[in-house]
Amino acid sequence: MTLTPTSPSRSTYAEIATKAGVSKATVSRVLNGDERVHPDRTAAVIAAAEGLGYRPNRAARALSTGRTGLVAVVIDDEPTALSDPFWGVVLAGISRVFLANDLHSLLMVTPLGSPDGAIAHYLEGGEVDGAIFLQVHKDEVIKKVAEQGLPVVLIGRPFDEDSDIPFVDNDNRGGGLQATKYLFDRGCKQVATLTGDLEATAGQDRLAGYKQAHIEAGREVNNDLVAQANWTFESAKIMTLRLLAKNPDIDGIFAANDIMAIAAIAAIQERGRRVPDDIAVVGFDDSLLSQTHRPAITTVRQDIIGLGVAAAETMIGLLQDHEPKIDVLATEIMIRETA
Amino acid sequence: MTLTPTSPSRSTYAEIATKAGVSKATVSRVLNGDERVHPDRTAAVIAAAEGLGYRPNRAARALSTGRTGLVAVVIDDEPTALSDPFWGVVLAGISRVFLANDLHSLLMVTPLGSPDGAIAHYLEGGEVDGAIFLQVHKDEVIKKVAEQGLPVVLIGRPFDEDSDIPFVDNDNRGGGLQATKYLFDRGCKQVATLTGDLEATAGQDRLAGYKQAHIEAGREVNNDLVAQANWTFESAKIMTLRLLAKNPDIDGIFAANDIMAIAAIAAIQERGRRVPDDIAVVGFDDSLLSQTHRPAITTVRQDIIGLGVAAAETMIGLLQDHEPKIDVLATEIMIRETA
DNA sequence: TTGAAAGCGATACCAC
DNA sequence: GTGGTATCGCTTTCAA
Repeated sequence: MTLTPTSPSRSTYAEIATKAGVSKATVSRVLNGDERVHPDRTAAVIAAAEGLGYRPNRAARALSTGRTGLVAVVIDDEPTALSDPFWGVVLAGISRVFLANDLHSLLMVTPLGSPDGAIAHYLEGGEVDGAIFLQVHKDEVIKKVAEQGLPVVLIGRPFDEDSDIPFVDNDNRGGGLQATKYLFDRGCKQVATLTGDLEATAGQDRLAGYKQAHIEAGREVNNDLVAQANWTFESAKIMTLRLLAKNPDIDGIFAANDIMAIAAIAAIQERGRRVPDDIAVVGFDDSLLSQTHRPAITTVRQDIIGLGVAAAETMIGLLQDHEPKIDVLATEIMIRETA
Repeated sequence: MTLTPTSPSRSTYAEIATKAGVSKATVSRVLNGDERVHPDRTAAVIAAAEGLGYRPNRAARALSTGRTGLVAVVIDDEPTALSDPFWGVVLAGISRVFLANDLHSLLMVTPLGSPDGAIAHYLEGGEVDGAIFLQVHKDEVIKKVAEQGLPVVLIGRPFDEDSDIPFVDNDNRGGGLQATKYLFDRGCKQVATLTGDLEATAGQDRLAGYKQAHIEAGREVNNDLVAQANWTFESAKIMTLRLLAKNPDIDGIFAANDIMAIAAIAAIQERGRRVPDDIAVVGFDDSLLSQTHRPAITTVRQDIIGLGVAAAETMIGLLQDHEPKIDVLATEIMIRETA
């Protein structure tokens, strides 16, 4: 591939130096905020730079400092991944923080398959200062990259409990707790749950919250009421029908996402029962679906943009050698019509 | 902000040159595919490079060539923008093509408000080789940037008819035609439409397709059947109720997106009529909603990932000084339950 | 066909 | 405080 250069010819330190009557070194000092330069010269340099419409050359700086100002944002390229509106919002959060800090996000949508895939290779190549991983399923690659010394932040609690890679996540457990407790408070006696994929930590954590609500309420978890689904409409509908058949006295369902809540409602109505009068349903995500569906879904809201913001801030911290903090963002219950 | 460098120390041309017993210049030639180097030396250089696990330094190359290998992907930072799953998929398409061509996408989610905002400034700064704009509402910035000589590709037909900025888009007009024609073919006599926001070219084009279907079928467009909505559930529901009240003999509705199709169905059912038996409904987007909604929505499918791919390919073409092609991607009708 | 050497633009060390 | 200068890694004349 032969590419021709774009050349919006810009000014350089040399020109500023000449115009301001100082050396390149002084220009550098002023432009990097060195306090020790004489005020007069500082002013002269600034004036010259502005007069020339100076814009720094990132490549030159990167070559000189070894830092690129670029952070990779990696998302696994599964068919479903980026079509989940969730990720777009997370990206917005990341981008917003980075832009304000003179960093840039390099978006890489790619299969994270093998640890020695192109990405690992690339990330280790020093072309970026750090990497944020969305949608963590392939711990291998990430571990490999992190071990190479590249600052890494995960979005979503990693699988590996004793991984020491910093991450940010929504409080999935707290959300599950909130939803289930809300159903209890509403007077439900028999609350079932439709779990997400339990291979995902979000699925695990939401279920853990459901269980914790029982403990806090002094109730026993009845395993017959825990239906393992996998985030999809189909799985949830089947499991709900099964739940209803086996446990006719169910009066509440906590679905680990909104799509499954919708499926549950469909199943409940097919069986001739009413939502929320006979059975109350709470979803998770506060997705667009939950708002437009009739009846509108009561659901757990996550601070999605906050996830991106937190991840970006954590990355900036890492780049400044701060201790990484692990952020878990609070959820909020959105009460609508189904519970 | 003080940042410490990450330093995965890598090998350079100098080392390869020494190891292969040639000069740096020859290393450069070989690694850039210059045919004129003697096969033996070529082999030696390649062997040395592999042996050292050589990875090129993008910054150095950029400094030398004036090209960064980076393309900005800019999306307007409106609350709703990135939460539309559409964009995530487009990004995936772009990223995929770029990664395969050794280019990278710099994601910038930012308000495109004023032409002299930070972004325009940044894009003109020569930090990227080109820019792809998603969600075009603010022609000003884009025009400004393009005039500076930066290669620009738009996703979505621009407002300005005589703009000569290359773009890629779905065939919104063709999709509207397809949907309406399908309703006619199905036997509908009175087909109404719920338009999107007519400030957006997608909204305009889908409506134009609806009208064209009438022309092709030798029918008159009845303006009473054209209800101007704005993509939202609420607007569509109100407009549908109004349509039904005014035109009791409506037997088909083309909604310019799936959410509005769902709203139309809700309204129709509220009025005690059946879908599709009394009134057939076709949506647009083939969104997740259209699949999970009951009844499942018959809708127009767009090649969304194809949009991203086409945009990326067009950009690559521009960077190689090819004539830009304007891509309009075909749509396909997905027949489900509502029509 | 190959090598030497001069940049690209910014940084940072070393003198003064 | 300030200036000179080597340096980062790669590309690209220019000679040979």
